[in-house]
Amino acid sequence: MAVTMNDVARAAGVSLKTVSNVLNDYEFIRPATKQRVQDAIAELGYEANLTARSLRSGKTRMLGLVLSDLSAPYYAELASRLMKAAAQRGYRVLVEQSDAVGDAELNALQGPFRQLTDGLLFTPLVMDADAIAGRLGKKPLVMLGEHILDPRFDLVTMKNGEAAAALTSHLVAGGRRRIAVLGARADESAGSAGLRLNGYRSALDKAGIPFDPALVAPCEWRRDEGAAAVAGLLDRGIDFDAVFGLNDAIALGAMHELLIRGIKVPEQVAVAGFDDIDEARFASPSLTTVSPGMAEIAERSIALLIDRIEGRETAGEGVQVESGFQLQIRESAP
Amino acid sequence: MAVTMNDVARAAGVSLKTVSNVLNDYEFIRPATKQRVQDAIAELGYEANLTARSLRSGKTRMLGLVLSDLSAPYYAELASRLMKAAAQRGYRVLVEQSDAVGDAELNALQGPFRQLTDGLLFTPLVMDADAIAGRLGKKPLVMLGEHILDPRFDLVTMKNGEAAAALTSHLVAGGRRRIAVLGARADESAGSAGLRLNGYRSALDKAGIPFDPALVAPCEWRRDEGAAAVAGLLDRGIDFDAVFGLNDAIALGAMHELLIRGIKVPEQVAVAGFDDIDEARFASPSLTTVSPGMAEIAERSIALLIDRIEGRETAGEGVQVESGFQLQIRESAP
DNA sequence: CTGAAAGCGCTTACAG
DNA sequence: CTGAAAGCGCTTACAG
Repeated sequence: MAVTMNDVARAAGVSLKTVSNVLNDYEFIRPATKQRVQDAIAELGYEANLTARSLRSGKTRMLGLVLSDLSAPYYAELASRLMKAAAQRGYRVLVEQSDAVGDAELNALQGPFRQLTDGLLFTPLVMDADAIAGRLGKKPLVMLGEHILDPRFDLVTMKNGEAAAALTSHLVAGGRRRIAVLGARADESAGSAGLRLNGYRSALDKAGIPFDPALVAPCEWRRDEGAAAVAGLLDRGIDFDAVFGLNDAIALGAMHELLIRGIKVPEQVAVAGFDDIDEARFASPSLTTVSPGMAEIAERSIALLIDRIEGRETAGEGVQVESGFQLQIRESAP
Repeated sequence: MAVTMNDVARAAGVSLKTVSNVLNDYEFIRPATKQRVQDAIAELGYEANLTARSLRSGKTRMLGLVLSDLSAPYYAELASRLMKAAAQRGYRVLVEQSDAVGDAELNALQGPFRQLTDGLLFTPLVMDADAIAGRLGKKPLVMLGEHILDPRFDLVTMKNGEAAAALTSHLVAGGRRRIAVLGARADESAGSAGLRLNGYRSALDKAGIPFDPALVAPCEWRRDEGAAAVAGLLDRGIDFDAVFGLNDAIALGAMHELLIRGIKVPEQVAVAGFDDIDEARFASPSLTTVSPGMAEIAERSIALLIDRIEGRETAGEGVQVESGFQLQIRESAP
C-alpha cells in the first residue's frame, strides 16, 4: 500500500485538510505546522496520488496533442519542443496520431482522449471549422500550425502565405521562371497547403510570371510522395527550372529523385522546401527552406493553452498568434 | 455534469453493479438486461470516466515510454509505431524525454510518471542495471532497443553486434581497410554503441585487419555531431576509406561533411549507418545501413509489456527478445 | 445472474 | 489558520 495523505496527517498530528493545504501551497498556514507536515511527507516518502487528485479536481495536468503522424520530422521536432515547454509549466503532453483520418480526429476531439486532458493542441487535416466547432465541448482547444483562421478558435500559426511568397521571390530572383509546386491539396484552399500555394501565386504575379497549373502537383507531405510527384512531372515531359516542396520532406524526396535521374541541383533545377527541419541542413546539397520559428510556435501555443485552462486568458473570441519566419538560403537554391 | 453510471442504472432500472458488469463484459448477464443497459448507455450518451476507473482499479491503461529525445528520427519512428501497436490493444503511450540525463531517467522510473502508467518501456542511456534494479518498483518494465542484458530485466532489442559485424564485413568486401567508426562512447561498453563497436572489431579480426583506435571517434548520436566527428578525423590528418556511423544520423551528418569538403562518396570514402530511418533511402547518395526490424521491435515490446501487465507473461526471470536485421546496401557503400 | 455497501485518495465547500 | 464531512465516479468483494 502506498503512503496516503491520511498517513501524513496522522504522523504530523494534523487533519487531512492541513496536509492538502501544504501540498497546494495555501498561503495561510502557520510556519510550524507547515514544517511538521513537510517533515512527515519527507519521512514517509509520501507522493500525491495523481489519479485521486484528478478525479476530485477534474484536472489532469495533461495536454492533448493531435497530429497526423509523429514520425514526420516536423511533427517529431515540434512534439519534442511542446513537451519541454509543457513540462516547464508542470504539464505533460499526451500525443494522439490521427493519420489524417477524419474519424480519428473526431475521436480525439470528443472521445476518451479528451477526458484525459485539460486542453487540446489540434492540427486538423480533415475536419473543417464547422465540424470542429460543433464538437468543441467546454475544454480549451488551440489550433496548431494550421490553417483554420476562424474567430471561434485560438490559433498559433506562422505566416504561411508571406513565407511562401518570400521563398518564391527568392527563386525568381535567382532567375527561375518555371517553378513546380509539390504538395498542393485539391480539397484544401484554406489549409497550410492552400496558404502556401497562394503565397507562391502572389509572388509570381508580382514578378509578372503567369501561373501554370501544369506545374502544380498534389501529393502527401512525405519524402516518397515528393519523389513520386517530381517523377510524374518529368515523365509527363513538363518543363521546370525549380521545385518548391510545400514542406521539407517533399522537397528532399524530390531532390533525391532529380539527382537519381542525373539532373543537377541547383544548376538545372533549384529545390526549396518549407519547415527547416534539422535534416535540411545536412542534405547534399543542403536545402534552401523557410524556418517557421518552431521554438516560438511551441512556446506560445503551450502558453496560450495553459492560460486558457487556468483562466488567465479570457478573451471571448479566439486569440490569433502568428510567429515570424526566416528564409534559410542554402546550396539547393542559392 | 457528465452522465454517470448511476444515471444509466436508473434509466435502465438496474443497479450500478449491473451497469458495471455490462461495461466490463462480464459473462453472465441475462441478454435482456444487457440490452436494456446498452440502450440506456446509447440514449444518454454515457462515457465511462477513466479517472474514476483508474482510481478504483489501480490501472491507467497507459504505457510509459522513456527515451532521450523524441526529435531523433529513430525514436520518432519507433514512438509512432509503439503508439499504434499499443492502441490496437487498448492502451495509450505517454512519452517522457530524458535528454540522456540521469536525474530525468530516475524521475521517469520512480516519480509521478510511473504512477500514470501501468508499465514502462525504458531506453536508459545513463543509468546502469544495478541502479535501475534498485528503483524497480512493482510495475512491469521492459528495456527497449538497448543494451542491458541482465536476467533481472525483460529486454527487446536487436542483434547489435551481429549486424555491425555484417555491415563491417560488407565494407571490407568492398575493399575498405581503414574504416572509421563514429559515435563510440568512452563510458559504455555494454550499450548499443559498445555492442556495435564490438561487432565492428570482430569483423576486422575475421578479415585479418588490425584494429586502429585512431579510427574510433566518440560523438553524440546526432547529425551535427557526426559531421564534427568526421571533420575532426580529417583535420587530424587521419587516413580512412570508409565511415561507419553507429547510427544513421551520425552517418548522414558525416556524409554531408565529406561532400562539403569535396570528398567523393563512395569513390573515396564509403559511408554506412545503422537504423534504416526513412531519411536514409532519400539521402544523396542513398545511405547503406542496417534495418533493425523496427516493426518487430515495436510489436514485440508492446506485446511483452502488456502481457506482463495483464499477468499473461509470468516468467520469473527476464524475457529476452532479439529481432532480426537486414543489410540495406545502397549507393553510399555499394 | 443481480444488488447494496464500501472505498480508491484526494479536494472542496462549510464551519469555526 | 485548521478541522470534520461529503463526494468525485467508478470497481470490488460480499451476499443472495
